[in-house]
Amino acid sequence: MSKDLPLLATAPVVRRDAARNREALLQAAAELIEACGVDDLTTEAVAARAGVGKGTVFRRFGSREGLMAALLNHREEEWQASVISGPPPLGPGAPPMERLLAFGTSRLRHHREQAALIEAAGSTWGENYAVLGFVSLHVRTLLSQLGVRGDLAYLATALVAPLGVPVLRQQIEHGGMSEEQVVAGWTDLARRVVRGAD
Amino acid sequence: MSKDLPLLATAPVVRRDAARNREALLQAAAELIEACGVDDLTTEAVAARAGVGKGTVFRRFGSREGLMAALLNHREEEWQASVISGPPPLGPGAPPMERLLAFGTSRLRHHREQAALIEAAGSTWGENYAVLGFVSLHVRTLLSQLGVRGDLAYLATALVAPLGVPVLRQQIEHGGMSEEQVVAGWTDLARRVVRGAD
DNA sequence: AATGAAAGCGGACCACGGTCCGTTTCGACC
DNA sequence: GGTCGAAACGGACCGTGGTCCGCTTTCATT
Repeated sequence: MSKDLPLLATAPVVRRDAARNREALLQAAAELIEACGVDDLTTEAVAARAGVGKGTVFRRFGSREGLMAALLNHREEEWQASVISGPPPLGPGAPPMERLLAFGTSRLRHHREQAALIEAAGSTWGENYAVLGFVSLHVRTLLSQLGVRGDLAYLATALVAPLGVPVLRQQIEHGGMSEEQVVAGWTDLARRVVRGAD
Repeated sequence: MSKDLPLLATAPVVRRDAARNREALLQAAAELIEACGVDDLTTEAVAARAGVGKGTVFRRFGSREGLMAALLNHREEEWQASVISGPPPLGPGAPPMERLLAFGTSRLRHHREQAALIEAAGSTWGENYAVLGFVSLHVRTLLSQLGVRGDLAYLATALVAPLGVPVLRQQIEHGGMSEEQVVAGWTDLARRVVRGAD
């Protein structure tokens, strides 16, 4: 047989040692975070625990932030799965408005739980296409189902923005709001947006 | 005369050399940013150009981010002044709704202009009490004047959140929106919030 | 199994943010 | 002007993120 055409169906072909090291690094990072917290995690320690050189960390993840983002991805996928195929009202099956409100609550909790990691991932996470895209597309879809008119792409991002980690921290840790108040506030916000302006 | 009572009217009494160095550092930083951009600015270079030791930078500003925040403060104060006492519709004198929309547009532009510095200031800026407080209080006041009912503190932060630098960058540089679209979107959002849910 | 080349690896090395502490400067009080 | 304590200074020093390049491993091909 002739060789595969180079430009089509390019198999990524990850080398086995590379894959092994990747997993080892992720696990080492998770364990070290468990032990000493995100802030005190050094790339050298991760590399040492995984039994590889420091260069490998950067080859695999690009940066410390990239490593954090990779750790987050796992949790994020679980969350996305519960939106796509989990039980209602977060998952499909409930009326759109209930799904939207469930989304807000769930996303808020998710952000609160992963706050340390999200902050450590910094812009690598914030610019993560897949995540941002999924979240705002989901909201956009729900708004559409609710018959909302206007620039749905904008409204979606505007609804997602107040669920960001820095905003939540400001509100809860600095502004003295309880998590329940924030949930209630966001619910109110969502209702106003859906009700529309005309 | 007896000594001032220690607990009342505590004069900060800034030493003259300290004040001079502070100014020299701010100017040096501004000049260097002009020359080589925010990202390539090193604290050592700033110190050298100001003719002081590196330790002084940290003594005065706490961190590199603190230095950035101090630079921002100047611009921020100008902006706040234009809200407090500038010409309408941003300043006082216009109807509340017009002021609110002018606020959104102006704040968005301000964030876009100062984006590099704001990102470089990082959490030092994000946690800046004075700034966040002023902005959300202003919006809250306008909402109140508009007769909006509900958790005004929450709604204010929710209106401010989509004007954050990362959100704007996502929308404009990644999502293909124009600045005009974003302004239009925010205006729509504000109208929906003000219209209310009941 | 042998071969060869591309991908991966490791750890010395570098740059920069941040700390520390002995020395210098300021300015309040006499 | 002299004295003195507090505040500020400077720059050597350290830790950590990130780079670089010569060596090793993998694996497709034969």
